[in-house]
Order: sequence, then structure tokens, then C-alpha cells
Amino acid sequence: MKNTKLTNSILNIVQIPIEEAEYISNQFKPFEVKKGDLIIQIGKISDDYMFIEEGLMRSYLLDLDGNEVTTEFYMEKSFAFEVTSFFNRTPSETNMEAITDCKGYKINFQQLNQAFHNNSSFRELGRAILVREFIASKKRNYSMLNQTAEQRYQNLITNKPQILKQAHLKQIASYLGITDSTLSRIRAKL
Amino acid sequence: MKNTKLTNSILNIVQIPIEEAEYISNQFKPFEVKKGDLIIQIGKISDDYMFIEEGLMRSYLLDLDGNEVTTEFYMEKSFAFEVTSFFNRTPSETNMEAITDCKGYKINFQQLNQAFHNNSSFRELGRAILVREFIASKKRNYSMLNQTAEQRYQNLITNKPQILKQAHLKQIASYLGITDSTLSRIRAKL
DNA sequence: ACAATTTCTTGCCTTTTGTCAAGTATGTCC
DNA sequence: GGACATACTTGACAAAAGGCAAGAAATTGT
Repeated sequence: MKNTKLTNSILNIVQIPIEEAEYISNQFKPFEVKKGDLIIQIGKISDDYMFIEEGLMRSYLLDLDGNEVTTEFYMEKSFAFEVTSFFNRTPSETNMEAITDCKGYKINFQQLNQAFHNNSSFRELGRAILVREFIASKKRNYSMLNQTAEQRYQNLITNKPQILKQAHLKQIASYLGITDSTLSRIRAKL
Repeated sequence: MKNTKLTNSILNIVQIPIEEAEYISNQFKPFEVKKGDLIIQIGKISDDYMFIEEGLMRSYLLDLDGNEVTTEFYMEKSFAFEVTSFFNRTPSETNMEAITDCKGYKINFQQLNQAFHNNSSFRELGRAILVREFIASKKRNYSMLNQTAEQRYQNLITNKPQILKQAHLKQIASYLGITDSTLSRIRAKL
């Protein structure tokens, strides 16, 4: 059987027959990237809707001083795409890079739309993923409003321990909205 | 002609024939709420997908100390819904209240799904709105990471001046992630 | 129009976070 | 293994934001 992990992840998101999930996952094509590869580049239109089977990625942008600011981490067994660029066909405002070697499956915009058109389960999945990512983004907003940097860090290491091992301190610090010095002091305290 | 402002807003979001936009907007039913009304309540499942024709709303949650934290403002001529509760049929984690008297149009979950099923333009609109709100949420995340409270405040008054006139200082401050004292001092400086 | 309530501002002091720089640790390449 | 680069930690000081409380201003109800 092909793309088994993708099929399982799909079945975790929407309640559809196994055959439908297998059909959907077979629309995706395998891909591999190496640690450090830029998968999405600022200024280019991204045409990748990815499922990460193994590995870790992050999105980041550059602030006015040229510092990298991590906007998102993408974990194993999750979907990764630059929503603005992919769905609106506009140049990306962020880079996406592989923090580790990664492999997974992907589909492009034209194929995705075709599949949405032909298959209502696929549409349902597409909406569920959008809703899920949207909710995650809102949760992140709340955490910036009513939690301290230390609480956000503790949540991160509890929920996504892989990040701690594989991402650099500076990448994590900018994701938490603090400097690397401050994060280093938080660590020392714990 | 009915629901004209809604029809125009739809045409601003997706490129579809006018008749399609009119058909869609006629699926919505008018509603009115008074200043201070709670439209969505914590713990209840929300069944409202709203278009605000006139007025201002906000969502807020309560932090561990019982303080209200504004998570979102919903402006005139925009769509308002609690994505988690509405699409996943789970209890809302936030309240939504009318800051001013509001009127607009709304549709419930069952009707929306029926309409999505029957009409591909409606589906396209639904996705475009989700994508748009998701992007807005991500932008808000970035602003918390790479802007100072003062810059965020200046953006807010530039982009959404109505909020300044109609929302309380404390509601705005918690939305910006600062205390009301700090916001008052930022104001004094400008 | 007046009193009562709520909202907003401001001063004083504390806490948190940032900046810069020096030093330590870790990783990489020949 | 040694030299180099990169990543991380830590100290001293500066800047930003918070907590609390008193008073001013605005809003509301009668």
C-alpha cells in the first residue's frame, strides 16, 4: 500500500471511508529535501502543498534589521504550505526551510483544485486542514496575549519536544517573540 | 434588490457573476443586535456565520485572573464567526459581543453546508474567506513578533480608526498585548 | 443637571526584557 | 587533532512594560 502515513493522517482529520483516504493520498507525489534546503522563497509563488512524513521545517521572514524571525514550525505528520502564496497565487512573504532532512508527499495548486472539484471528501479534508491551521494560528495569538515568554517556552517543549533538539536557540527565541539571550536565561532558570 | 452590501462584498472577494453573488447573499437572513449583546458565549456551540453590514463586534476570552482579553475585532463589511466552534461543532472558548448596535446577515451551519454542496461559487467564497481570515491571523502573529506595542497601535489606528472611537482603552490594550496604563502612556506620547 | 459609576491618565516603584560584549562550548573541515 | 566558525551563556547596564493607587475625565441613569 502506498503513502500509508499520509492515509492514516487523513483518517485522523476527517471521517471518510479508507478507500477515499487512499484515493486522496495517491494524488500526492513523494518528495525529499536536504537539511538547509529552501523549499519556499520570499518573492516567489509557492506551488507546494506538502505532507511531511519525516523531518522538521520552519517558515521565517526578515525584519527591518535583517534578523530572521521564525513564524512557524512544521512537524512530522503535518501539512505545510504557505497559505497566502499557495491559494492566492501571490509572491511569498516568508521563506520555508528544512531544519532536518525531510521526506513526504506533495501536490500542486492545479492538481489540488482538480481533485477538490472531483471529490467531495477531498474538499472536506481541504477545509478541515484550513480550519485546523487557522485555529492553531489563533491559539498562537492568544498565547502571545495572555502568557509569559516562559509559559510559552514550557508549552513548546511539552508539545513539540523535537523542536528543542533540532532547531537553534535563535530560531526558537524569535518564534517565542524574545531574544536569544532571554531564552538562554529562561533555560538556565529551569 | 436585497442584501446589496453583502453582494458587493462577495464580489470583492471572489470573481463570480453578479447573479451568483446575489444568489449567495439571498441565502443569508437579516439579523440585528444591540450594543452589549453577547452573540457567542463561552461553552456554547455557535451556529452563526455572520456578515456585519453596520457596527463593530469583538471576541474575547478570560485569562486566569479573570481579565478580559480581546482576541479579535470584527469591522463593518466583514464576516464574523468563531471558527473552532462553528466548523467543528465544539463549545466556544471565547465570547463575542456587540460593541455597538449592529445589523447584518447570517446563515447557520446546516444551511451553509447545504449551500456549499449545491453551489461551487459558494464553496469558492467559503474557502476564500477562510484563507483571508487565516492570513489576517498570521499577519497578527508576525506583528507580535517583530513590532513594538507602539507600532502595533499606530497600525491599528491607521487601518481601523473606528475601533479607536468605539472600543474601550482596556479592550484595545488587551488586543495589543499590553496593559491599559501602558497604552495610555503611548497615547500621551503621540 | 446632578450624582454615581465607569473609564482614562499619571506618578512612583518593581519586574521583565533588551543590548552589547566577552567568554565558553560545540561543531565542522582539512 | 587543531584551527576556525558557529552557537550558546552570562554579566553589566539600559529600556520597556507592569502593578498599584490616586485623581481627572467621561458616561450613564434618574
